[in-house]
Amino acid sequence: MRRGEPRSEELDPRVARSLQTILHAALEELGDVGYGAFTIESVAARAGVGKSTIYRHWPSKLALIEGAFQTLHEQAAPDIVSGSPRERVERIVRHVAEVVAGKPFSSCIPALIDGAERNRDVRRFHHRFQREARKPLVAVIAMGVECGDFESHIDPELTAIALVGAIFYRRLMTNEPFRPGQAAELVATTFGVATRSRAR
Amino acid sequence: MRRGEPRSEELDPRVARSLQTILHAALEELGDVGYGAFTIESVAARAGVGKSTIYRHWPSKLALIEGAFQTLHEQAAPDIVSGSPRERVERIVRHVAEVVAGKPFSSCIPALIDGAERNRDVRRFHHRFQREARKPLVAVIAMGVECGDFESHIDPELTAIALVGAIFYRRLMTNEPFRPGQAAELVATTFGVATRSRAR
DNA sequence: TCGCAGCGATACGTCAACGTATCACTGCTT
DNA sequence: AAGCAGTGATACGTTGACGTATCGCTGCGA
Repeated sequence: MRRGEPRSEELDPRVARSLQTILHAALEELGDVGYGAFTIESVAARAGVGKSTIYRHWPSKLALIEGAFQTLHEQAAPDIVSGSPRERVERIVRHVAEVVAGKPFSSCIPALIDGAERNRDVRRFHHRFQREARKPLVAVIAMGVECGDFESHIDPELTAIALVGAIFYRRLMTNEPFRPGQAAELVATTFGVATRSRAR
Repeated sequence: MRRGEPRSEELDPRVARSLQTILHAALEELGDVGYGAFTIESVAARAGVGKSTIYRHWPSKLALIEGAFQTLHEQAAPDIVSGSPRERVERIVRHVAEVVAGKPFSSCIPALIDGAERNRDVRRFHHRFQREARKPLVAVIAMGVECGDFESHIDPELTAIALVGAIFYRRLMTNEPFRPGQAAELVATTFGVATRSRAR
């Protein structure tokens, strides 16, 4: 083996179990202590696993950290095909707010940001992850502009960033995290005007 | 002494010099290695100072970290009294973008976020700092709403957060940081319509 | 000009984590 | 049923940081 990624090939069940347990513990550890203070020994203790088992599967501490961040991928996608563009935007914004507020992602955001600042591979992963997550929102806004639901002069990418930026800002820079229930309010405030101007 | 805050009282010049040198080095170190990997010995080396000198002024590593973050305060404020509300908002947004992109604040943002997540005092400082920084923007937007320049239904606080949130989001979650020159574009996209609807 | 407070340097003991090695044991695969 | 690959435990040497202590040196204030 000697590769961090869990191979989907047939695998000794003991190995599969180890990998999953360790990655789960590593993600928790990252959320708890952050990127800089992350230690392999804590992960081993948390996972109830020997240090050697970790070193058997990942060549170094950094590789394990990267592996742990990879496990952040699994998230159900919201419905983005039904309803008006405005409704779809609200639904996506609510979904982002839920992910940002929920486990395991929420507690890892600071570690992810700090990790991205220190390590190039973490950074690449982090930025790509965010770009992918933003994509449906940008697409729906662009569609809304095209079909005249939103003002033609707005920039879909920039609007999307203002929306999700507000959610992350509240999580990271204030002690009043954004609640998913406020999604409609955020959309209304941020570019509700554009919708109203059509309804007039 | 034994207190981290630089007293404005009369002070042995050697002490004053030490404090300033050490705090400056500590801030650089935080920007470079982050909160979790911050070490006193590195700060001493970077400052060209004995370890003992640091321990003479701060009781522990954490106290020094807090002291270092305190030094982030100094920033010139933008002009917020002349021009239309719309112009003032643009000026403030541009100023925030400059601070977020400039030294020494920019490189400390990830460390600050991570530090805030791990330590209660850092968190309090961080949130208060952000709240203060947001205040003029919220006030100007509220004024614009009151005097009819902006749509009456927008929430000044939420709008302000969408604006600065976009700037921080670009800094932390993408590899295309927000450039101060895009301030007008951001304002136009986010609530340009509100201004236009009045001009109609 | 004198004396001392603050200085940088350095050494010290402690601890924790890194990454390696070894070793029975156990539960897969065949 | 056999045997081996993967396991947890444990010990090891190394490194680096914590925080303390001690030491001459120096530049500030009286």
